Formats: sequence, C-alpha cells, structure tokens
Amino acid sequence: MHMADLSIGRLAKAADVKVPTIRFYEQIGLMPTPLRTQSDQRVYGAAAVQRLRFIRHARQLGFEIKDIEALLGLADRPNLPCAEADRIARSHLEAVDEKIAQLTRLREELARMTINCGLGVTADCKVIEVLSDHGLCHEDRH
Amino acid sequence: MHMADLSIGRLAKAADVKVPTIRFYEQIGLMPTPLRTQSDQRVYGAAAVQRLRFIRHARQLGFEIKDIEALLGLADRPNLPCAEADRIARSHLEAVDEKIAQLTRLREELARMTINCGLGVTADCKVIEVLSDHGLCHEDRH
DNA sequence: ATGCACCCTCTAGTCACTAGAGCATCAAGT
DNA sequence: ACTTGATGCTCTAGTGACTAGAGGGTGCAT
Repeated sequence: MHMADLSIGRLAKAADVKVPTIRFYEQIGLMPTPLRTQSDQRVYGAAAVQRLRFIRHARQLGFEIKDIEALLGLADRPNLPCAEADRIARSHLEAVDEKIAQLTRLREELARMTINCGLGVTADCKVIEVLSDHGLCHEDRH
Repeated sequence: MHMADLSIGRLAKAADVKVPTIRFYEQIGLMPTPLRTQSDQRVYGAAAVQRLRFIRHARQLGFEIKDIEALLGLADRPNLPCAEADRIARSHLEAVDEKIAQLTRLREELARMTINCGLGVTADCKVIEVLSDHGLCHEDRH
C-alpha cells in the first residue's frame, strides 16, 4: 500500500462525499473501479480525490450526471476545443436562469397568500382560497 | 350518466393534468376512487375537477404531496382555524426563498465560468478549470 | 364492419441517491 | 493476545412524483 493510498472512508472525507455515494458512482461507472486489498477493500489514489471533487462540485452546481460524464471526458483530453464544455455550462446557466425566474414568480404568489392569513378560520383562509381558485392567482405562466 | 359527468380524459383536460397522473393520484389516495361505468371506466363529477385543480395548482407552487394532503384536509373543514394552512404555506415560502438565494449564487458562478470561454482548447477552459479546482470558486456556502 | 381514439391493468423505469440487513475486517487500547 | 467499536463488504429495496410501455378492451363515427 502506497503512502498516499486511501480507504473509501478517507476518500469520502477528502472529497466530502458520503461513502455509499462513492460506491454508487462506481456502480454507474462515473468513478472507475478501484484496486482492492487482499481482503477486498477498495484502495484509492490521488486521482480519485481529484475526480470525485470535480464530480461533487459539478453536482453542487446542479449539473446532471450525464453532463458530468461529458465534462470529465473533456477534462481528460486537454487538446480538444472547449466549445463543448462551454455549451454544456451555458445551457445549464440558461436552465438556472429560467428556474430562478419561475421561483421568483412563485414566491410572489406565496407571499400574497400568506400576507393576510393565519388569524381567521379555514373558510376565510387566503392560502386555501388561492389554491382552490386559480383565477385569484396573478401568475400567468401556467 | 349525469350530464356533468366526465371520463378520465375529459377530467384530464378540464384540470390540465395528464391521464396517467390522475390514475397515479388515485393509487396513492390523493384522489378518491371514482365510480365506474359497467365497462369499468372511471366517471368523475364536478368535485373531482375542483380537487384536481387544487392539487395541480399546489404542485405548480412546489408543495409536496404530503403538504397537499394536509391542505386538502383543511379545505374540507372550513370551521378550523387556518393557522395550520398558513404555517404550511409560510414554511414553504421560506424554503423557496432559500432556494432562490442558492440558485442566484450558483448562477453567478456559472456566469463567471462561461464568460471567458468557448474559444480556446480544453486545457484553458474556464468551465473545466473551475470545476476541477474548488479554490477558484467564489462561492462560500459549500 | 372498420378504423381510430380512448379506456383498462400491470410492471418497470426515471434520477441520484439513501437505508438497512447481515456479515467480515481493521486499528487501538488494555 | 483479546476485545471493542469503527469501518468495510455485498445485496436489496425504498424515496418522490411521476412516465413509458405491453397487451388488451370499449365507444363512436363512417
């Protein structure tokens, strides 16, 4: 065992990813199958830490695993033009913008719902009322 | 068959919900089991349209089905104080606010990633670079 | 009578994990 | 050397909210 070698638990700490998640990534082929000790325990090197951190960061940014696979493939071939990575990131950015806009509209509706509520009985409840009658809703995107 | 009665397909159109989704809601008990024709087809009345529209609107607002069940229960008992409905809506509003804040931070990082990218090769790609080295990321919430 | 849209049930798949059972192994302290 | 507790292993099944598909039956218009 090399000095820099890590058990799955240490890798998990080094990349801040849970142990079962690492095994799951291996199962779906996102992480390569590692070497094993004689007693069948996984052994990882520094490259695994790099790769797993990349994955974790991309997941936190909301990239799907398919996209991460593509990005990892690109990162491994530094001579390719980076237009593809850019395309993936830009299309993700668009999706995030759309999501923010949608959540902001939603927030307004929720705020209107709760602003005059919490004191009376259900019959006069703004929350129930707004949910019951879509015509009361000021949102026009659905 | 009453004049106002609807097949599942007509109900789907009336509430703008897909047919399999209605059957799914019935299966999990969110929609009541409807009457059937002699040939086993589901028959719905006006109440089903109301309920399904309520569900659809609440889902669009991002409420979970558990919450919707609770809200439906409250809507059926108009004499209860509406504090509970208000509590559900307010806690959902908080979650939405948090999500918007999170997505906004994320958006900034993505925008920084893509702003100088798309022209060179992968080795110089900002997207890959930022994902590879978390230290380059300005976000502090992870 | 023929076609076509609609309806039925049932199973399995999606996504990215998470939880749990049941067992083996390792590291540290006594 | 022994024990104890953390960590490791595999495997299956569950989550949420649907969605897709197989394989068939029904309703209505031409």
